[in-house]
Amino acid sequence: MERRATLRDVAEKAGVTTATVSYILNDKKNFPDETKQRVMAAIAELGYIPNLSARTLTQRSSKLIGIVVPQTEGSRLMFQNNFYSEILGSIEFHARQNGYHIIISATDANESYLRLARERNLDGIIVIGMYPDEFYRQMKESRTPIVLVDSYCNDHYYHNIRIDDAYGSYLATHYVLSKGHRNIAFFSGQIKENGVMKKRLTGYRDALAEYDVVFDRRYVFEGKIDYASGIDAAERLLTSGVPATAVVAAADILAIGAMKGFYERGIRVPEDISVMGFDDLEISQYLTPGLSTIRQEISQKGEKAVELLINNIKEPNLTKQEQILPVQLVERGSVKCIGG
Amino acid sequence: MERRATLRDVAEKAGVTTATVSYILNDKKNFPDETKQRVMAAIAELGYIPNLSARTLTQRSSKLIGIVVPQTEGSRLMFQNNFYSEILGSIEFHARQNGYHIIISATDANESYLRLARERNLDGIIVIGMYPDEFYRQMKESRTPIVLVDSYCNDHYYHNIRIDDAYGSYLATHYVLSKGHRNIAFFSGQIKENGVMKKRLTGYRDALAEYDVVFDRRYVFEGKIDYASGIDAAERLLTSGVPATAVVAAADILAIGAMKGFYERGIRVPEDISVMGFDDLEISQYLTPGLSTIRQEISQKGEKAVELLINNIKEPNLTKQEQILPVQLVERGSVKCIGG
DNA sequence: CCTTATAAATTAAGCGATTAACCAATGCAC
DNA sequence: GTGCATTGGTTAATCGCTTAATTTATAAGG
Repeated sequence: MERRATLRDVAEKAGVTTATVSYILNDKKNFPDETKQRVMAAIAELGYIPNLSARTLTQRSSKLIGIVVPQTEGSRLMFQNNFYSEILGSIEFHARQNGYHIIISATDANESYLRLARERNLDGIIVIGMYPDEFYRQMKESRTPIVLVDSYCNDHYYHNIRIDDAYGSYLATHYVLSKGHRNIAFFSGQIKENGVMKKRLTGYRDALAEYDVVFDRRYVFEGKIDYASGIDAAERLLTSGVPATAVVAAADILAIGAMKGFYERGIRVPEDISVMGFDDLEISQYLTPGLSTIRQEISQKGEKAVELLINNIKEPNLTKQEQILPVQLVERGSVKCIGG
Repeated sequence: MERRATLRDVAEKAGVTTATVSYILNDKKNFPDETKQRVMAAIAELGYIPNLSARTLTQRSSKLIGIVVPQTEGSRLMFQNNFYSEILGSIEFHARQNGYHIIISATDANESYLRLARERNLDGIIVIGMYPDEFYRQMKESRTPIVLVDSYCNDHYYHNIRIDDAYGSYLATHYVLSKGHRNIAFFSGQIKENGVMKKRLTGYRDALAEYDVVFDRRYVFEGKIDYASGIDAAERLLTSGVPATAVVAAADILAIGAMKGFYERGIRVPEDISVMGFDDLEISQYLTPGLSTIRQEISQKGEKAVELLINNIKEPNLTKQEQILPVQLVERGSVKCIGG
């Protein structure tokens, strides 16, 4: 079992020292072409591949980016939620384009994430979603560039990438109102704990106000953010006696669950009730009826997050930034026109 | 900007040498409790966290597992396909339970994956899906434990985890036949290039044979494996003039697309045509109608893959194994009973 | 011819762990 | 008192790569 080739082997074969090989490999000093070629030939011949652990040790940079995703409570399947899947894909792609690899860990114990950052010498971290305040306080200690995606933590230590949730939700609700609906339910995650949900509720209220519809708490149905909770909310709505003709869901995944819940109870979408989503998951366009929703460029979010993070890695004193990405209404078949 | 604490710092603070600290940390020699406590106290006080790059360098083990997922052609969003998302989540969870982190890379150039394995000193690799023969030939060179998931590569170098695709497809088709259908279309990915699809076609044919239905190539609609191809297949079926009363799809994602395609053309599921899926994605139960399908325990696949891989890491001479996980019919509303 | 600058490469000290080999002190048997 | 284990550590080399400092040779300038 022969050893893997090391820098030293390359150096010997090329008749130079390891320093020379290292400089040439990292393009750091100007060596004559002849020498470069000799070294390159040796590398090729030996099939030499650098050992990044060794490099990390001297350079304190691992070319590794950590991704924090929420661990769906109790569940091991944090990737199940499509929203996270899509953004992860985008992050992986762009990170790789820039010579970084990603390490994903759904650790929910805060300390252990900090630990990961240190023990693996992560160059940066992208945090997706909202976490308890304590988390943000701890993560600062890692002294690592960090970009928050979809978070409303306003600690100035962090960069932020998000969409204008309030506006998106306003757009959604406004659209439904424009279709003649006045009794509009709002399905969402826990509003108190989730800044995104809070903003989306705000947008909903703003649109209502614009149409002089008084906001009514009984039209708001909170729960978790998954399909099952969408079904559940639909059932709660139906048994509540609230005379809604439409629902604005704060997430496609809720809207999809709701559609299922309504159908199970014999209520048709959009004939009997209209449903509006938010996110535009890939699946949304393939439902029947297609889900009208607010589109956010999920993959763009990933791209921007990586871009910003890498800028910060290269320029540690980069001033903290906040980027708000655009949203857009997409009309499909789940919202019906009613009334005059 | 004070340095991070190193082993040496801990050693000094505890009044011992680095060797002692290292031994204690790794529980390798028996030291008196008094010493252990002194060292532990120093570690706690300094907030010491070991540097895994350094450890990797000496031990040649990174506690890192690489995951290879197919890169959806041209697309950056390999995670979009739910099937991969779910299995990734499961792998991440179980890897973490065992003290490993995962590194995900959708690299499709083969050489670069081999490179990743070496430069990061990966302890093992889990490969999901099918790849060109060349890929398998190259990966062997990494000399790393590798577990193949859902692959029909029968190179004896690799472990294999999969389901009995032929049987699952047989079950699906048999079920549809038992509901009275005799003209059953088959929607699938490229059969030539994809072992899984090949097996699923086999199961379809076996079931037909059991019911004395002659296999007819015109009933087979191949394409890519995504929603859009499902729609496309549905349209092709409708314009082909083939009088199918049901379709067995080789993947839920195709079935879902097909349902959409049918509805768009005014063909109702299951009233006008029945649709049977395969995989049981999370979304499948939330469709209307719910998609009848073949359930495979995706998360179990991930768990088994990790388990097997780690066994192989610990026991490099472990004999190569093949594990076939069970499948199960799940009846929902997308297949209707017809005829007598 | 001497000085100085430049080019080409080397030397050697780390980076932060691990670990085989070694050592000193103590206890115990005979 | 001598020999031999055992206990409780230490020494120092090593993993593979990077890089500041240095050396040597060559060229250019005056």
